Order: sequence, then structure tokens, then C-alpha cells
Amino acid sequence: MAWPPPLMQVMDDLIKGQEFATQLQGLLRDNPKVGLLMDQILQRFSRAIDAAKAGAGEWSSDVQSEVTYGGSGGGKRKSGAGGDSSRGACRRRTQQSSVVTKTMNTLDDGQAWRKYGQKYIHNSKHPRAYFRCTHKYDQQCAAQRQVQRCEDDDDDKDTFRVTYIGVHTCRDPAAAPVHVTRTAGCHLISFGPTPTTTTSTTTTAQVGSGLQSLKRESGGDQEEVLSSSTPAATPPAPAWPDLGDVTSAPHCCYAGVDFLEDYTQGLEYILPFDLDG
DNA sequence: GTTATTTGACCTGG
DNA sequence: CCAGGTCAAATAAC
Repeated sequence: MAWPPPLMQVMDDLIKGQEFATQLQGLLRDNPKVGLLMDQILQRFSRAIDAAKAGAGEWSSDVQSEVTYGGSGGGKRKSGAGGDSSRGACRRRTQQSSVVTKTMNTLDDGQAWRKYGQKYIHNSKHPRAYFRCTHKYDQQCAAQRQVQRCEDDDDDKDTFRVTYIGVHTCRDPAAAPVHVTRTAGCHLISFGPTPTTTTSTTTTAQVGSGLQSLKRESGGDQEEVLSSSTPAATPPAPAWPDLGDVTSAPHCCYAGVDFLEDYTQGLEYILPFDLDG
């Protein structure tokens, strides 16, 4: 895999951070609260590394060609109104964005998804549910995911094959306010609030009747550590912080900003390069 | 009233 | 033509 130099630095730091967090987890395992927090931190690192890897693949093949895909046209149409030329960009995914498949027993991945379709797939017992990022339109986030129950699971043990397509280029304003400050030669991006005060209110779309209730209890899946918080009333969405060129900066975009987002919950990360390019 | 989900139709690539 | 992916009207939930 061809790793762009900035990504090598990011990967190195991610892996180092994961190692340090693992060591810290060993030292603090007596405190269950801290243990839970460490689990979440480790899981975030794992996801960040996955996202960075996915971004690297995207980098080497087709950089950011997916971000502005779709958006208009298409859709349900009764006979007679068709034939517009704006349909030139096909709706079907063409495998140009990063695709990551995970097996999980929860669908709560901390991201805000909105279900837009469900389909029974040939030779599959269970339907496949299609989700897009809630911020697809307001923040042009191209992230999608597909969820399908594993063929061999039973009612007692829900496991799902989740395919993530593309990376999040959005920030959930309610979940992760972002502050960007400049230090000498680099930007300090901090995502807050801190885990001790935050109440994760990320709304995770639930798959409806077709997939039945998707369990959120009992962690232990391969990728997820569940948030212990229970979503209450939708929090007032604060004004979206002016991110400046952070989300559009090429250095951030090569892997989307999914791996940066995984530094939420109080983690801070100093980018070793200038976002202004 | 607003937002999210459901679901059948529509569309495209193979 | 078929299977998979997406849209958007209808409906449900809040």
C-alpha cells in the first residue's frame, strides 16, 4: 500500500497511542469506570487506524472522488417524467471510495446514521439496510453503511455484518465540538467535551421491522464498546463551529476525517503539518 | 409541526 | 433481465 508521508506519521502516532493506552489500561484496570473509558479509547484507536488504512487505499486509487457524488436527480419517478440528462452520474456505487466490512453485534458505532432503504438480497435470509450519514446534506458527508444480519446467527445472538462505505467528512455538532488553534507550525485540533462531562447523545438510526430490534446491550463485538449513556431528549444543536479549512484541507481529506474524529472524547492531537498547505 | 422510518418504484451495471 | 442500490411519498414517532 502506498502511504502518503503525512499518513505514515498519523499511523505511527495512532499505533503508538494505542500501545500507550493499552499500557495505561493495564495499570488502571482496578477502576471499572476507568476501564470502561480505556476500552472506549482503545476502540477509538482501532477505528481510527482502520479509517486511516481505508483512507490510504483511497489515496492510492482515487483521491476524494466520492465526496460530492450524487446529491441531485434520480429517485422515484412515475412513467413519463424521465430522461433528464442530469442523471449522468450514476447512483450505483462504483467502488471508488473506501469500503470496510466489520462484524458486530451492535449497530451503535457512535455515528449518526439515517436509514434510507432496505432490501432483501438474493440468497440472504435477512434484509440489508442502507444508511447514510445524517449530515449528508448539511455537511456533504458521503459516509454510508450497509447492515445485514449474519446468515448463521440466531435470535439469541444478533450479529451483523456492517459495511462502511466512504468516510465521514462531517462533525456531529452535538457530539464533538471542534476547536482549532494554531501553534507554531501546526494546528492543534481538540475535540470535546471531555469524557467525564459529556453525555453522548449521538442518535443511531435503528433498523426497523426488517432487521428487527438491533440490540445495543452486551458489548463484546469485534469492534464496538457501547456508550453507557442512554440518549435522552435531543440536545439543542449548537451552532456549528467554523471549521475554516479544516474539513477541506487536503491533508485531512485524504482519509476523510474519520480518524480525526476518533480523537473525540477529550483526546487531542497535534497535526504535524500545516493545514493551510 | 418536524424529523425519522418504511416501503414500493425507479434506476443502473452486469 | 436480474439483482442491488437509491429515491421519495406515505406513515410513524416525537
